[in-house]
Amino acid sequence: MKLDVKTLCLGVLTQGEASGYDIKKYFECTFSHFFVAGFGSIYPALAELSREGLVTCREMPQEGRPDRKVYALTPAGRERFVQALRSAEPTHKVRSQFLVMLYFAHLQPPETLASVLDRRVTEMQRHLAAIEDFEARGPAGHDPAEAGPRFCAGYGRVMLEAACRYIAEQREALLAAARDHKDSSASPSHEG
Amino acid sequence: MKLDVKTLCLGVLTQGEASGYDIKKYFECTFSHFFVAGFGSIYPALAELSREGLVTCREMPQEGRPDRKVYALTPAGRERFVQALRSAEPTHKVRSQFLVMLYFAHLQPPETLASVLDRRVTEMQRHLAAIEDFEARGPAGHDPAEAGPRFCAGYGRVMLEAACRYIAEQREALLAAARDHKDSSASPSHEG
DNA sequence: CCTTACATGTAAACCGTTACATGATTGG
DNA sequence: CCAATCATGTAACGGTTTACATGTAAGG
Repeated sequence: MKLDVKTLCLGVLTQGEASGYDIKKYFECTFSHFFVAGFGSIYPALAELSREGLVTCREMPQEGRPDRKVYALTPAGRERFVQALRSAEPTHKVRSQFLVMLYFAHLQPPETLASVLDRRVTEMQRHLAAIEDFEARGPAGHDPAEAGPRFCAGYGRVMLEAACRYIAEQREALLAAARDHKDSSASPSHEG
Repeated sequence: MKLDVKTLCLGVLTQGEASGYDIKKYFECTFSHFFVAGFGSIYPALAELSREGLVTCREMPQEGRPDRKVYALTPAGRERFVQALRSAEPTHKVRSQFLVMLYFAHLQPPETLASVLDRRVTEMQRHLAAIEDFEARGPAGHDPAEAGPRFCAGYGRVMLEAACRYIAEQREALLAAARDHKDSSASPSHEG
């Protein structure tokens, strides 16, 4: 089975009741380094889960904004999620425009390259800070149900650390090569 | 602009002429850890690029199999690719069912978890071997046009190494937590 | 005053994956 | 004999992203 947004919504609801808006925040805070979902996929997913009887929905009337719809997992929903977990393939897919841009480093000016590297590092450091925050919030918890989230946070952290380290190490060599290449393509007749 | 399969085909063709089949192999060998594409997206992409005049196509008649169609970049195609590179956002997206499964470790039996970890490590080691092969093939090349590919290969290598190391370190603790959790959920009345 | 947070939803566009269709040759 | 490699393509399906639609309240 496939672990898509619909299925992941069930997963989030194993942690307790939540609205679509809450679920979006949960995705952002805890899944952001391995699973992304927007409102455009979460809201329709919840509506369908409701139709299928895998979640229930209570409407909480509010003033000045749309009624808050609080979803809760049904036993059937819980079972469906556990079954999906068991039968899923442990895939891990990356799609990186960042690495594509670096692969073709020789087709870009060194300044662009430097900016690309710096922007990426900045983003990774923000991300790293968020993960360290998360890890600091629950340091001594030996609740077995927290082992998974801690493992995933740690995984994200070591990946980001390794990536930052690698970029810091390679940055100068890469930019130097780009500068060399620019020189040789700008005035090839001077060589030889 | 977006670096999709169509655009990446232009990128591959900056390295020289190739058929759709060749391009697929190129994706597998050199992009596989940050960009995946199948025949179902490559063939239609090449057809459209041809219609747009960004590539040309020579048909090489063959016996016993479909004519080999060899594509080559036009100046317009090269320009389009360079422009796409410049204007692209350096995104880096991960979608990992593997990490989702580990996040919800407490909802699965320890044996399943162990199998998931082992399968992933095995795949990463295969991948790692492929990258080390690639790096060994062109060790002393100081051609600036090879700096990008080397950077990307190295990036993939350090990511895989860090992931394998982390999993090896955490494996036992994670499985122990899963076993504890199973015990406590199987016989909660024994506790307290 | 402007931006962010709160709060939900629809519809279309876009892209990619998967399955289907065809078929010879080579190596284990 | 079976699997893999070579070689191209279409069509349907599935899933996500993006844009649109609406509106209040709090904080900088």
